[in-house]
Amino acid sequence: MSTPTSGAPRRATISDVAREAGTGKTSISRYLNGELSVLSPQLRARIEAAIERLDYQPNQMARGLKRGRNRLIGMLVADLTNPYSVEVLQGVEAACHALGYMPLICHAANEVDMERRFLQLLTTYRVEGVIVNALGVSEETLRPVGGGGIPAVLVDRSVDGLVTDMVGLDNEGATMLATRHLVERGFDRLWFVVQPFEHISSRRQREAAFRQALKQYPQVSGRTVVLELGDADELAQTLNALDAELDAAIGAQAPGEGARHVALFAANGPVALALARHLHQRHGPDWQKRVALLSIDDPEWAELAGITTIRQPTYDIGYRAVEFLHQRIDGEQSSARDCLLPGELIERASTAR
Amino acid sequence: MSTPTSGAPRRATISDVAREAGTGKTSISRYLNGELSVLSPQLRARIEAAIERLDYQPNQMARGLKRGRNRLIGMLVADLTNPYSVEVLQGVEAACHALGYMPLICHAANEVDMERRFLQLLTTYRVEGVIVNALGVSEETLRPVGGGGIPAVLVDRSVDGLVTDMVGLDNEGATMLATRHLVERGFDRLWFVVQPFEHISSRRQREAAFRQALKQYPQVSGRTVVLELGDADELAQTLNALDAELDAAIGAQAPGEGARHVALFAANGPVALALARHLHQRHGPDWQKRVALLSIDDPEWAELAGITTIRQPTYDIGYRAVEFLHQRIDGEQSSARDCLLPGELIERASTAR
DNA sequence: CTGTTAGCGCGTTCAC
DNA sequence: GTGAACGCGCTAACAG
Repeated sequence: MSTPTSGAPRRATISDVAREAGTGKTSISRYLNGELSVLSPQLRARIEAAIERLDYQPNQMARGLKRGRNRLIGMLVADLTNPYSVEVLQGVEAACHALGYMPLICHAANEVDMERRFLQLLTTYRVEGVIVNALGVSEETLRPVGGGGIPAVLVDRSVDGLVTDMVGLDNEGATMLATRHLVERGFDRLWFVVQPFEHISSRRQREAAFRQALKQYPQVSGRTVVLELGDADELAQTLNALDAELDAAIGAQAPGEGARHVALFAANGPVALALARHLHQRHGPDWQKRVALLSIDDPEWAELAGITTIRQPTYDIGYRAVEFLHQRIDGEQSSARDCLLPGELIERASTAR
Repeated sequence: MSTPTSGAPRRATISDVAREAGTGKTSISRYLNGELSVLSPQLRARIEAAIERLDYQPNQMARGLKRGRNRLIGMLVADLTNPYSVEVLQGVEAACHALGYMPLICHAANEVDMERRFLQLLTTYRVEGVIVNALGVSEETLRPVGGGGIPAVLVDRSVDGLVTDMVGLDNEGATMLATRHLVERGFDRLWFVVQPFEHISSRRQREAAFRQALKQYPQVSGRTVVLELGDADELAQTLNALDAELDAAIGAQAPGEGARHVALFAANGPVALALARHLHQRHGPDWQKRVALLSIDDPEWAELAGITTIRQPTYDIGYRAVEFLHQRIDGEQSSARDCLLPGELIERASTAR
């Protein structure tokens, strides 16, 4: 019995169903589209039976081709390894579900040319819109998308020269909140640690906000440390250098436990993890007695390690992004909007005195 | 400047290009499909120019409709929150990239009916194959997929009554490896902690392998503890009960630091995290002095916390899955294959004496 | 209420 | 070499 052509017994088409139900394709189509009030109960029953019998499932591709809309939206994620992204994704999925879209998730794995390829691929599949959280896309790359092309909304970061909706964290507020917390807890040497930030607006904003915040506290000193997570060698080198400086800074103070004066302020989760791993490895489980750590982003391990964090409203960010996109797809013409959501301080042992 | 989001200027079609190049659609199509040897260099140049000018991008949907193949494969993931899944995904993506597929990633967020919906959706989009890592799909749900339907390959777990290719961890070997390690380190009270395992083959196998392994070591006692991570209340309750028993077990021994006799063996990363969080919260940063922890899966935080783990060859698992699928799509008729990859022991402080 | 007709954008014979 | 015509599965007028 095994048909040599194996696999596909070629799925039933709308014509098959029509024939099986003894009617025309139109009626089937109408049935599928919920125009049931226009069908005689009798015909309707026959159609249902036929569909059931043939296990018919409409071909979305063909449907989209005809209609001009396929209900697909693209979601470009720079790094799924980052819990932040996954959380945003969950919001995106929920919203898609609610609004009837199917998200096409593309994971660029932190590679710029992958991002470009995916964007082009999405375009090729005629997605109705795109949600972008990328690290290297330039205005030019996004041109076919944002401007006169398909609607796009940016997540977490904006792109220079590109005017589109954006939704993300209120970086300024979050940074202020964190800085104030550290100062209030008595830390007076703050090191803001961040990945190269020239090209990522959110990082840039956080760094700027940090320096801005410091102006309010003349008694505390602050500096920015740049950490390149991509290159393992370079990372190790930077961390070692950082360590030496940290030793110096700490050594200059009272060695007692209650005397921690310096706090590391990680610009995001990955940075915090890199720092924590390094410090743990170098100073053992008690590393937190030497230096405080606070991070924007609230990954699962933060609670385990007792790290104070600024939790982002990730789910909402994703949800709002889809809502924005949906409006654009529906023809919304207003000028580009920004949606900045507030972060929440989760206080834990790492910054306690 | 900038029209806000002017409605789609309707993308150029193949006909547009043909007209622009002063030729017929056929030639364009040939050009696109690389049959360049059949085109006069002159025509070819005109086509290239036209495509460039119109920024033409072939419509994959239409293409797929006609060809019968759209190069789409579905990837159903039960839980993207689990780093394991993301790592597998990276392997899948790499393989897809290499083999020319576009993975349609569906995240079921641990909801069984979502899985069913997605599977149906994928079918509707006529994906050429599916990679499934789900938790609740039954043989029936997968029927249209595995058997006479589109090719499928299972990841990490198999489904009762469904014969398809599967790739995952060598659970037996990994569990043996871990158990032996614990015993060799001198632990003689082993608690295997696992989520409800009746319906998940990999968990079932690990639990069985654990009990099997114990038979080799008459001097050590072992038991299985079931942890339901889904329900927060129930989880807390179980953990508290577990704690009490742990107190008893530990109290019965010498309280000295070097005398740890009981080890927790987490069946996977999420379980390990739940355990670690709870113990940390209850006993503070020094919780590891009371009890050892070892886990299958090697999430990022494991190093930070100094947890000994069995790392799964996640990337390879994903990669192999796509390769299997590719062969099936290409008509491979052999009977269902299993690919069991070995785990690797990563020894860290948590199990040191 | 229902069937007929004409494409959606593209690939593919099959003639020229 | 090149292009016209047909059809993939489906929807949208347009009749009946």
